[in-house]
Amino acid sequence: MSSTALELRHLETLLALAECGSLSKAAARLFLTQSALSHQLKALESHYGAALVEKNVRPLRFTAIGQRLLALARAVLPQVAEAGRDVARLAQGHAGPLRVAVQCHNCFDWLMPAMDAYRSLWPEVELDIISGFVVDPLPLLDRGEAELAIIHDPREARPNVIFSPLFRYESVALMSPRHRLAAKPWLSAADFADETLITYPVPDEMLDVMKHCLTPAGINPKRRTAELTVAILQLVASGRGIAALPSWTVGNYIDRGYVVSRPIGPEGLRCDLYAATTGAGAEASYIKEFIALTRTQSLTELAGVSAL
Amino acid sequence: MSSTALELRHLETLLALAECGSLSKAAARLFLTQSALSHQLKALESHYGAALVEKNVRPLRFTAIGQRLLALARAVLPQVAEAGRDVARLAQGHAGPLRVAVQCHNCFDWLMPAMDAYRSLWPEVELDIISGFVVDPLPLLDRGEAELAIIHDPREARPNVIFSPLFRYESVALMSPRHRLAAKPWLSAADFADETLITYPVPDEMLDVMKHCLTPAGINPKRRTAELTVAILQLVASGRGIAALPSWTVGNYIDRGYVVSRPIGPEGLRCDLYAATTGAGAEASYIKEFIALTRTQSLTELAGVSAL
DNA sequence: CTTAGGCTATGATTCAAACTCATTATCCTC
DNA sequence: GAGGATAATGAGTTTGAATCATAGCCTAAG
Repeated sequence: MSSTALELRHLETLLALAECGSLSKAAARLFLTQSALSHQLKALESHYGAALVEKNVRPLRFTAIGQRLLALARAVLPQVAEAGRDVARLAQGHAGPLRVAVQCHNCFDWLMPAMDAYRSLWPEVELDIISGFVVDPLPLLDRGEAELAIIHDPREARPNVIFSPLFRYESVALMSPRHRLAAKPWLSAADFADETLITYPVPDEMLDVMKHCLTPAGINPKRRTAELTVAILQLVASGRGIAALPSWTVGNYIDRGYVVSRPIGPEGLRCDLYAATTGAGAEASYIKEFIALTRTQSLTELAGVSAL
Repeated sequence: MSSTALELRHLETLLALAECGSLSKAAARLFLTQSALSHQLKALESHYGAALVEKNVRPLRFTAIGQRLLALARAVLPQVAEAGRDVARLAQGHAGPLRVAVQCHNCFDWLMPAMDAYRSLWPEVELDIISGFVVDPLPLLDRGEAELAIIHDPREARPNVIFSPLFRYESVALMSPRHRLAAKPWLSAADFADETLITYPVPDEMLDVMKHCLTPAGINPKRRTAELTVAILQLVASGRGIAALPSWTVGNYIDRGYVVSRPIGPEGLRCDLYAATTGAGAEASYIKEFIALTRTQSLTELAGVSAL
């Protein structure tokens, strides 16, 4: 009983637990270790003298008491967040423009809903996408032509650029259910050699499967390109070749049996996304909030995505 | 900028600041030092990069940002408190009876409103007052005839009794505005020697002015007794004698000029009130909450009362 | 039955936040 | 300009919230 009291930190934890369904996943989302959450939860439970969650069932289940506190978290945390935004607005006069440079086509799929959500919270921010599909958007930050860039690797530490992790996704190979490779549990680089690879019309460097798998293996399959994700999927479904896309883009098509997905490599091909800002941008809270929002929104909405 | 985030603790502080009007008073209420609040506030302000309060004016004033956070505190803390109560209810089955033993007549004046507030929060608790006006109510706790006692001194540490501070009040001397002693800025024990002292009909030990001032000085004035506070005040107003009552009981009568009040002794006569429970009772959260509620309610509602 | 893999628990340790203490500074009032 | 209340500051201490490394537990598969 007693000792340290309830704090907002605990409510954040409960919320993350509810959304992730396990201590370890929630820990990753909160940028903490699993051990930290275990200790924290134990302290809370001994504070109330009762269990808050049942952990021997997956996903973990909340007890009645846990549910009550979870309800509190759901009620209170949005209010706190809103107050935080209001304070940020009051503190730093007006917000500036927020131009987001994206590297890849895929990003549109998840960025759009996040941007809509953000716009309703920060109506006064001028939010734009810069979609030049440049290979390296970082110079845009240096030149002051963008405030934020979405990129794949926090490469060699630049002087004035700060990287914030967004999330990790898996690129999966897609093919017709009747495709000969559909019989394999996973695809190796060699499997692509004699196939037609269907991609966006961008340089190889910007294609996950090429950059991290085929190019290193010295394999360069035939190509066919399409601008839109749906067009690529149509081509795949009709057996014109195979594609490699993030797993979350294709949920519907798989459910309906139009295409099947297979991991690339025995472990699957994981890719990490980061947000890059200038040092100044990382200070501005309307930019910090954009990063936090896109991150949590993606983690909850996108299937097969995990925290970094 | 940045570093540690907002926590409920900070909201508690802001609320206390708003109610007390100064760092040091708020600190006393929160059982912290003035230094702690100063540091805490400074950390908060550097977190937001802006001032939250103007401290060079009394009572201190909130900035726009401070007001926004204060509004958050007012919105959020009650929700947290209610969740806490719900959890306590869920955790420990049903609440038991709560019999409060009071030592003094005065206590009724502030206890009644607090009890009303408590009843609406904990409807299932059977709340009663035991008003035997015993000199020492502690044995009632031992014998299990009361769960809580309101007493004046946390006397020699009993084995199984726990004391929680409630508040400090001032006992003031009351007399007709035309009384000869009304000319003095404060009254000494000797001033009482030739007066008629109007009191409740209880033993001397239970009268602040006797126990802490007159009896030690060997002075024992004539007496006249009345059961009700209003009756005492009527007698005083009509010049039948002087009385000594807690300062908060007499606000109206002084405002209307019926009576005047003077400190007893050069520093005034301060008395402390404590809640006493058994060890078991101190664990039960419906009892802890009763203590916390009466304390804060008294501190905010009663004039001239301060934290301990 | 055993083993492997995903989760969780635990104890030791580290580290920093938050508090207290003692003192100094500021401000208001007389 | 002295005195009293209030706040700020810096040093020092305590506390508790993390991490790390490791052990335990459960389920499912061989």
